[in-house]
Amino acid sequence: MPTPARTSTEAIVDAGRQILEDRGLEALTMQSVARAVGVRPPSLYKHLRGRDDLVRRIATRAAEELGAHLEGAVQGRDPDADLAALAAAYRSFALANPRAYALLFAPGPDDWRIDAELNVRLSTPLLATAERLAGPSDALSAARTAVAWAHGFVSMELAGAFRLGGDVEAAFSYGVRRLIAAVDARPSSPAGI
Amino acid sequence: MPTPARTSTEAIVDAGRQILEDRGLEALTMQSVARAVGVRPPSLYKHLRGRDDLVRRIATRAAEELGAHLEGAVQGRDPDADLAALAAAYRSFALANPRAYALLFAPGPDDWRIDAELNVRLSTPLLATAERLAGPSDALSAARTAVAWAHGFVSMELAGAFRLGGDVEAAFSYGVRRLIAAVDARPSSPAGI
DNA sequence: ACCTGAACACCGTTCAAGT
DNA sequence: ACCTGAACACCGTTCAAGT
Repeated sequence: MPTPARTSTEAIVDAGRQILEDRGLEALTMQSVARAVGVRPPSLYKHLRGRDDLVRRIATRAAEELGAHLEGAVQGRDPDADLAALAAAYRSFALANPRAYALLFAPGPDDWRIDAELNVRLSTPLLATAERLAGPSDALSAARTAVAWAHGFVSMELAGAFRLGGDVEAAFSYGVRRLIAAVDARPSSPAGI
Repeated sequence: MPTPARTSTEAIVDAGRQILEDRGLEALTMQSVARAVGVRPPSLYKHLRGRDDLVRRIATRAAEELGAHLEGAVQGRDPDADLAALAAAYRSFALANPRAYALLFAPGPDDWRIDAELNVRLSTPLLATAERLAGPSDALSAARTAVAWAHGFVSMELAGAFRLGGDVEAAFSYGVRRLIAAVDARPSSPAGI
């Protein structure tokens, strides 16, 4: 006789993400998640393929949120202002969701990787802005330069890797400014005069 | 009665690093390492505090090698050539030692982090080059911009995160060129003329 | 002084049995 | 159709006992 589900994939992923952010990836066990949603560990396998599947779903949800966050940041006027806004939005998301963010580029099992379609969505706002700033032929390289810098900066910041003192905030705004100038190839830009 | 050691910390770290690079962090277990050096798992605790300690020692050794690699890359003539050489050396080390490299900025337990002194040594070649290129007041921010970009680029490359096609090699050399121009503040540089 | 088997507390996962 | 206890194969780690 059918019995109603006592939990759901949605609730499981929510609980898992909370545990991840609160206590770290090590603490994200099938036991801790099961306890959080009020079932026994074996029941989780009716909703997920296993722990790797859970981690991938958490990463996917975080990537979707980051995508929406980035889409909300572009205004569509000055591409240099848009690139600065994208960088700030990127960093603010990472600082607000450090452990879920770390999952996005984690060198984990392939099962953790977000799918190609979502990757495209994640790239689109930056790629469009980079094209307006650097021109069509350099758009992809410019976007890669920008995202590499942004990801490197926030992942080092989150890892506590800026350990020589100084002002990390200042280094971020310095980086944004220099990066924008570096990829700006518009005829009207200072470098072109 | 004392019995001679059948293995050594050195041999254990060597074996651990090999396993890490060959089969990944998951496969780096006390059992696999013990088997590789020819003892039983409990014996490892006479040489290490535990698995976290082993991982930290592997990361430390990799960081020392990376430091030497970077020190060997600077020529001390043109700072722009030095920065390009540092970027290339950084990337070549990461591509040759992907899993050990990933450990360096991994968001793992604090026990994994390399010590402050080694961090200074790791930073020195870049910081000196950045100072010659960007001037004393911007040296730290310029160095952070450069290392953020380099780390972000190689970690995304290693994670397989550049998935939109195009030429990753071209994106790297584009990034190096633009980054150098961006932080170059020398009076004789084009931007200053 | 180092190595070992046995033991402990934990993991992820499977599966037959319950409702 | 979902949930559960019991079981299995693994893990890191501890410790008394061996040499």
